[in-house]
Amino acid sequence: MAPRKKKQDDAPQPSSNAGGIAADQLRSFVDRIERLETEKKGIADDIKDVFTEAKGNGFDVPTMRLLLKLRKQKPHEREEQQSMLDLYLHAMGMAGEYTIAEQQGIDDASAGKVATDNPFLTDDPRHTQWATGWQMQTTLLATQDENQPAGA
Amino acid sequence: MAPRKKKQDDAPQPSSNAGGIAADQLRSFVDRIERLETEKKGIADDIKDVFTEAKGNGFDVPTMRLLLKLRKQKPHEREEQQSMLDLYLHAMGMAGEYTIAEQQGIDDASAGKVATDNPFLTDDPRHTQWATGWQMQTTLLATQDENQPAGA
Amino acid sequence: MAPRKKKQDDAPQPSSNAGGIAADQLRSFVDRIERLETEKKGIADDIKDVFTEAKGNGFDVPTMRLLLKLRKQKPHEREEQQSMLDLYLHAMGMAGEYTIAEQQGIDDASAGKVATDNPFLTDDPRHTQWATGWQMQTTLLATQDENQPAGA
Amino acid sequence: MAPRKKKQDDAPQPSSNAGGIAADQLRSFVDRIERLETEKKGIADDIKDVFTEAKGNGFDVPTMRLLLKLRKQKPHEREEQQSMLDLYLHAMGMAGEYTIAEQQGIDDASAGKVATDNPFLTDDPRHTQWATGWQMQTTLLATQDENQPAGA
DNA sequence: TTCGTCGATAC
DNA sequence: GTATCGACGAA
Repeated sequence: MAPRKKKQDDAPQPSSNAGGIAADQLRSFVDRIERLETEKKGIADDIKDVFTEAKGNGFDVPTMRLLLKLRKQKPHEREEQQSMLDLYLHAMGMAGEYTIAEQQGIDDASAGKVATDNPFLTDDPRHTQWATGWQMQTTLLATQDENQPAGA
Repeated sequence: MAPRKKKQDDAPQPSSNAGGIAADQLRSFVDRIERLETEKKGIADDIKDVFTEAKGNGFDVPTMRLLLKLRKQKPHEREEQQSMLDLYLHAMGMAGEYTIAEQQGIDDASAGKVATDNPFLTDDPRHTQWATGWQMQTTLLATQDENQPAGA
Repeated sequence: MAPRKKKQDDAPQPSSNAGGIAADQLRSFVDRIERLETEKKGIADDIKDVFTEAKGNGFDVPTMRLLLKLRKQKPHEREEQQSMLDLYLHAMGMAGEYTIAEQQGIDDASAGKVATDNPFLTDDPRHTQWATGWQMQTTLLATQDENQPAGA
Repeated sequence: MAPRKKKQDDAPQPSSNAGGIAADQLRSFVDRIERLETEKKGIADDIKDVFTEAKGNGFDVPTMRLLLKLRKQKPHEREEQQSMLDLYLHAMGMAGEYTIAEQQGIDDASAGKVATDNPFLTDDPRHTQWATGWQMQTTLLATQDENQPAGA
């Protein structure tokens, strides 16, 4: 009941619409995607080559990957994540003691001081340490405002 | 300014709340997760062992994986997916011709017949072929109702 | 106990070798990689756009992905994989019966016939079916030669 | 050329060896794997529940994941990785200056001192800083021995 | 042992 | 649905 092979395909479009579907269109999409994937693969290979070259020059590839990852994060995010991690590490007893400047940052944040109250000059290493402590405590306080951890 | 080492932690809770965070609670969560992950790893290893044993008995592991994947899908989904794929393969010219029974299923679906109109007995191979063709065409028609592919 | 800030850096290379490491070289590698990753991301976005467009034209994206995957495999691999899968599906009772032509391919393979002994013309649907059965049985026999499944 | 349906299956083993393959054995493997995967899934769900509960108590899940990851690494690996990263961050100009104690650790490592030459008491924050600098420089020197970066 | 591919999982 | 991560198999 109906001519064989390809269904109700009465229109004589050459090779188009085969099987009732927009065959040409499908082919077009598939071709475009395959072409783009080829390009993408080429670039992925290039990246791999650069890593190989770097390795040949004595660089540690996993560390480079980590470095690239950190660069993708905005400095602010990175600091916040790091502070939170420090906080958890300390809670777990997996970190050393705080440095003096870190401790001072913590205290100052508790006392309501703001980031610009950093008492150290920017080229003093303690500047960063104070900032880390301040950030850590600020993050903690913000978290505690939003949630009520057991015991709060 | 403020006693050193651990912040404003005046309450003497033993090891709790260290760093201002609910340390005991954190430790508890971490322990539970690590314990569960250990169990999970054990089971993953067991699975690996079974595959290894199967391989030693001459079975092809990738094919077994594929088989397991297919079994996860409901038969209905599998058929539908397969029909759609057949449709696309035909449109791309990547498949052989339809079998006679498939073609008949296609025509019958176009003619508005329903799944139970399958003219073949269930133990006839053409039963399945007709069903595939019918399902394929039914899927196609449903798709065309929902969308207007260019040219429709 | 040595001049401060940057170690044994006696050579006056400007900004190079900072920290004893080939800093300029590292920066170069990192820059190249980041540039390539940007390009790669752009292409990935283009691919996504094509899928979105195809979807808007009524195509089923998961099926297209499957289609693309199949096209990546060489036809020979695909057939072999499919035959092996059929074999396992039959063994699990998850497949319908063999078609007549498939069965004949199985028997012919068992009888030592070769692929070119296909008794059907290439435009006959049974050509493919015979080939599938032949391939399946050939694969099975090859497997049995290599291993000794229990009972062999 | 032999009665149809199931090949050269002359032995009457009930449902076994169907299709020439050790069907029962295959089914057994598949069952075992599916059972194990079910268990594995259950545990994965439990883990997810714990994370959800932790989140409900104000903990940051990504940070917890990071913490768990760090705990999986041996402390030694972690230090080494961290030192290498610091080294690269400094080279890229993405880190602050070294602390005094770090710098001293760097110098001491260059001077051939060993890890136990740490001049700070273990409860002094500078103990850790010195160790980081020492480790970093030690790692660097080891790397330079193995490779010849351009310019060495 | 290292690399590349593949599947799983988290966002 | 996508991108990252870890695991597995191959060389």
